[in-house]
Amino acid sequence: MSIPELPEVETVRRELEPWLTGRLILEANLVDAPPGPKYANLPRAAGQRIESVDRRGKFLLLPLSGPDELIIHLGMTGIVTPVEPEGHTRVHLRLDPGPNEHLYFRDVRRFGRFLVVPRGDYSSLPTLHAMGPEPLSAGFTTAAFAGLLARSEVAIKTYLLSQKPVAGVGNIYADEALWQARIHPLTPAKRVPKAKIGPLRDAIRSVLEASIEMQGTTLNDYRTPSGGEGGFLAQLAVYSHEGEPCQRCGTPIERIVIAGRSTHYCPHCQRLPRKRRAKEVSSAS
DNA sequence: CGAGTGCCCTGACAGC
DNA sequence: TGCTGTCAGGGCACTC
Repeated sequence: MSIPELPEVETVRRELEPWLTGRLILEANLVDAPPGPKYANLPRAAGQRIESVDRRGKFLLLPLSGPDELIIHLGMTGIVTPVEPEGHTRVHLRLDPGPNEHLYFRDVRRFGRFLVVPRGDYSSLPTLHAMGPEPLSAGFTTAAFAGLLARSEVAIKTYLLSQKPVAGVGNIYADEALWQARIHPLTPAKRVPKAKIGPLRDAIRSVLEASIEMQGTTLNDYRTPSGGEGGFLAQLAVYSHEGEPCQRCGTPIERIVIAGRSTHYCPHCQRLPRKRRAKEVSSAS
């Protein structure tokens, strides 16, 4: 697995839950990384018990028995493992005696985070602080989604990546969902046609559900043990398919860069809406 | 304060 | 062969 998005993080959460729930943290130390905001207050975790393993978007949240909460973000390359890694180990936790009493956080690129905050206080993590509803929760309704999209002029792709209208959508699934709903990624969020907001909401849910079903396998930068590629790769319609024919209409998939992120779409199926005229704007009110 | 830009970091890969 | 340059990207600091 690679490029952890919501499905990957949920897969990790399910693995960590039986391992870590109820465990006492005896030691919490930085290993091969300079101290910094990405590892803020780490030593404070020592002496506290892990009460549960939760998730919000791509963040893993581990409320502790003391006043704090342990927060893990995998970034691009983060993994949590009981087996001591061969390099790039950033964090080591020693747990109470029992199975797998060592926890290592390995993160080659150091985009990940492993920090401690006062429980429920996410003010030091702006994205988590302002995060939209969980896409698979009952709160992610078309009406609520439409209300959030109406708040922004930025490109719908950029807005999805901001985590504000919905939690956990990353670069790959944003492209896939927009293709499914036939929305051009540069459409200003508030200009997404009303009739397409429901389909977009449904597309986000279905692409994330399907990927969770496959344990979050997406693209492989480093191969699986067998050398194969991830199962979900075959289901990607546009991401990494530049130049190949669109599955719906045969038009070659185009790749553009939006907000510094590689973006794939079908120029025939996904059209920018025409600009509204002033007349239409005034008659809408 | 919303929107836009660039940075972090390192391995993989292309090109010479 | 080995070096150099480019790319990838989630979140956030910074700027306007």
